[in-house]
Parts: sequence; structure tokens; C-alpha cells
Amino acid sequence: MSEHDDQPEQIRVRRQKVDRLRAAGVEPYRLGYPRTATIADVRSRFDGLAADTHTGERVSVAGRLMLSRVGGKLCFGTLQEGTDRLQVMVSLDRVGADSLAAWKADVDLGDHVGVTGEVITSKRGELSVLADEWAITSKAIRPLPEKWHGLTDPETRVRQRYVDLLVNPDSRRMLEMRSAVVRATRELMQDRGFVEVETPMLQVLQGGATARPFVTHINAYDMPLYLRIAPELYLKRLLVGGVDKVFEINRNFRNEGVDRSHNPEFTMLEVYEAYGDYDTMAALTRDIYQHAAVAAFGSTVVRHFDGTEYDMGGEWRAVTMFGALSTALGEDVSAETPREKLAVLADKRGVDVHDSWGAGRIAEELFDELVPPTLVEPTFVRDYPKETSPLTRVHPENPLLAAKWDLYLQGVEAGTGYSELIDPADQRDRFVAQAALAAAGDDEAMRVDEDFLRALEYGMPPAGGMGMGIDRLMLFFTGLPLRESITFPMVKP
RNA sequence: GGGCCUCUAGCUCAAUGGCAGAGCUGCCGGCUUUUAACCGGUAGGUUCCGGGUUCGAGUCCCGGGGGGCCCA
Repeated sequence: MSEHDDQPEQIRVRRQKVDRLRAAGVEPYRLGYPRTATIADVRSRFDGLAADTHTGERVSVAGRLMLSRVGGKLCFGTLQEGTDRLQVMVSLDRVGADSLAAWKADVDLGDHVGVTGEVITSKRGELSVLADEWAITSKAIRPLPEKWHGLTDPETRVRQRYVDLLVNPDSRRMLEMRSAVVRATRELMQDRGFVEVETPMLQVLQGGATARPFVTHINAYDMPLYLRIAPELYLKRLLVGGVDKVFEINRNFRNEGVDRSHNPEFTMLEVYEAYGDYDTMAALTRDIYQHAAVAAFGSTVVRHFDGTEYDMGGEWRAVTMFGALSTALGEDVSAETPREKLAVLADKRGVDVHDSWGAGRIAEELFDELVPPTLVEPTFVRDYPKETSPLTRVHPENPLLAAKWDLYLQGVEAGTGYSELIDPADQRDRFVAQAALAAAGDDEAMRVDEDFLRALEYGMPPAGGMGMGIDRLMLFFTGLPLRESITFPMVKP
């Protein structure tokens, strides 16, 4: 077996078993198995049988062998199908000496196996299929992690997620919870008459957010393209086109750091509603969170994987940014507070102030430093300085403020909503300001999007808009790092 | 980007600067009611990589890489 000499022993042995099976005319990677029931079916149909029952019912099941207890004339195995498990038994008097010997010699932990036989319970009461015949349906060449401790190394868990999913039930649970959350979100949006769309991921101009993009290249036109950092400018075009209630659940890409709360690609829900505003968007956001919580947990009480609970039900608190900041400072500040006074307060709190910052920017930096850790329960923080919200409509009652909220959950930003800017001239001015930043070397700044401006010139209806990260939502639902809620997060090669 | 921690057999983990070990897995044998099955035997190592100190380095020092946590 010279071709296997460089393999670890266990892999070498298993490869030899494959060769041996083929030489004996047994295909170790079969086309299928004539299954008559899933393991879940058998479990539900034959629930509650007394110990040592013979049902007379014959089934064919299939699954991956996760545990094996081999005896002289009777062997037990535990098959796993998804998250369901079922015991199978292979006994001398049912299958004969050759088949029993083959079970012992050829079947390894991790193999996919099909078993046909009677549904019984063992003397200890374990529901089992007592084999009349069985077959390896797919032979595993690599051994599974240890059956008791499983796979714990965080690096291997991420790099070999397929193994993690097999042996760590929480990993599987995360994936299913995420699926339930996304499904519930779609349902709610569709029930309320929103149209789901998909807009370009490959964009000619970066826009819709301030972030560094990934750059790629299109051969057909021999020009650069950007992976989108946000879908916003296309969704707003749809509003101009009369698609008044619209949403997208899709990937954004930002060429920035990778850490426990950032992945270069992440999934966002973005929503726009004609004649909505930042208040209707706040209510919608809360409804989505609560609906998703009910889908995942059966109630609005979120239960982290470590067992701590967190109720997201009822109305959510709303505070103004300057109100929350005043409370944290123990001193009244507002949009009208002079820059000099804010700079002194910032200095006292150890917050660095740059010369280019206006009063609004200093206030927001102070807020970011002092307030979020206190926002444990779901809280909408409303009315940010206009200075730091360049794409938002000005507040109806105060020209120094923007009609924008950020949602905070457990001290972390969870979403943002606006009353959208629809004045094409104003939008052009803001694009030009952004382009000036870009020309000065700010590679996060937006560019002037003439086609988007033309669209606005046709008239975009007054609208509310909202964006929330699905990966972030999972973080609040599970208490685990973002990299756990993404099945295949970015890992260095 | 900074600080701290971590990397040893397929997996989970040990090893005062002094022969690199255990459990599970694997292999050989025993067992017809086990279920983390059990009992006996046995194999398995680039100690993340590269330098250095030392009679001697998994261990100490320097550099690099992956990962985790905290901070900016």
C-alpha cells in the first residue's frame, strides 16, 4: 500500500478498508439506500415503548455512525441524522457470522450506514432497529473528534465547520436559529406588503455608506468595479420608480478589520417605505426583532447559549442623544451647546478632540464614549447632530439635528433609521462635499452618483429607511461572537 | 494597530531545563442487551515555523505565523 504510506495511520487504515471492500465487490460510496423512514420518523412513531418490545415493524433507516459498542455476538451503534439519533443493533442470529464480522471489521465511527430491520426496544428500553441487513453508504476516511469532549479548538471549529456541525449541537442550533430568524423577518415584511428585491452587488461607484470597499475588475469592460458597501442608492431608485415598500436581505462587503464583531462580508436587512419616517421605521424594527425572537424562542424572551435571559417584549425605550449624553455627563448639553464647552467636557473625560471637529462631532464622540454601556435594554437613541449625519433629512423642529435614530441593545449598536433626504439639490451638495473628502485622500468617502441624482430629480417620495445587521441580531440572540453566527467567517488561509 | 494568553499523537489534555505521556480514537484479542459500553494487549510525535542560549530545550531568549480575549 505504498500510495498510502505518507498518511497518518488511521487514514491509511481506512483507505485500506475502502480498497478491501472494493476488492470484495462492495461499493463503499453507494448511489443511495432504500430508506423507508427518517430517524425522526422512527422516534416519533415508536415513542414510549416498554423495554424489550418487538414491534414486528420493519424499517430502513440511514445515518452517520457516531458511537459504537462492539460485542462478541451483538453490536450496538448510534446513528445520527441531522440532530436526531437512533440505536441500531447487529446480532449474530439475525445477520449471520459473515455480516457480523464485516460490521466489526469494515465499519468505522463517522461512516454513513444504512440499516434495515425490525423496530424494537432493548432490554434497557433503548429504541433500536435490529438489523436484518445493513450497508456502508459512504465511508469516512478521516476519524471524528473525540466522542466525549468533541471539537473545542476555536480555530479548527471555524476552519472545519463541517466537523464542528457534526459534533457540536450548539453549532447546529446556531445555524437553525439563524434560518428561523431570516424566515420570520421575510414573513413579516411580506405580510406587510413590502416587496423583496435584489440590487447590484457589483457597483461602478461606492456609495450608500462610508466605508472602504473591495475593488474588483470586470474583464468585459476592462474597468474597476466595487463590491457594494450598501444597497441604499439602488433601493431609493426603486422608490423613485414607484416600488413604495421595498426591502432587501443580502450581503454587504466592507474592506475593514476582522474581529469578534466585524466580518468583511455580512448580511443586512435594509428597508424603505414611502410616506414612512424614522418613527414608523423604529416601530417596524422593534416588530421585526420581536417577531424574530418569537420565531427563535417561542416568546420575546431571548435566551443566550449560556442561559442568561433577556426580554425584548413591549414598547422600547426612546431617548434623545443629547438627553442621554446630559444624563451621563451630569450636565445639560444640547445641539446649541457651544463647541468650546463641549471640548472642555471631552477633555475632562479623556476624549481626544480634533481641530476639524464641530460641536456635533464632539458631542457624538462623547456619547460613544460614555453612553452605550448604559443602554442594556433595547433603546432608540434619537436626533443626532446634523454634522455627523450627512445623508439624513434635517430634523423638522431643529435645523442642527438630523431625523435619525440608532438602536442600541446590550450596549451595542444594532440598527439605524432615518427620515430620508429626498431633495436632489441638497443631495448633490452633500455628494460634492463627500467627493472633496475623497479627493483629499479619504478612501471611505462617497463619490458623486449622477444617475442617482437624476433619479432624485424625477422625485422620490418622502420616505423612511432602516438598516439592521442580521449577524448582529444573532449576536444579541445567542450571546456569542459574530464569528459564531456566520457559518463560514473569514479566516486567514 | 497595541497588550495579554495560546499552539504537544486524528481529538481532548499532561510533562522542575534531564528518556515526550495519558484518555478517547486506531490496530489485535475477549464478551448476545450495550449506550462516553466494558476487559486484556498494542501502535501512533516536524512538541506551529526559523534562529539562539545550554552538556542537554516542548519548557528559557529573539524573530515569524495561526488562533482567542481585552483595548484603540
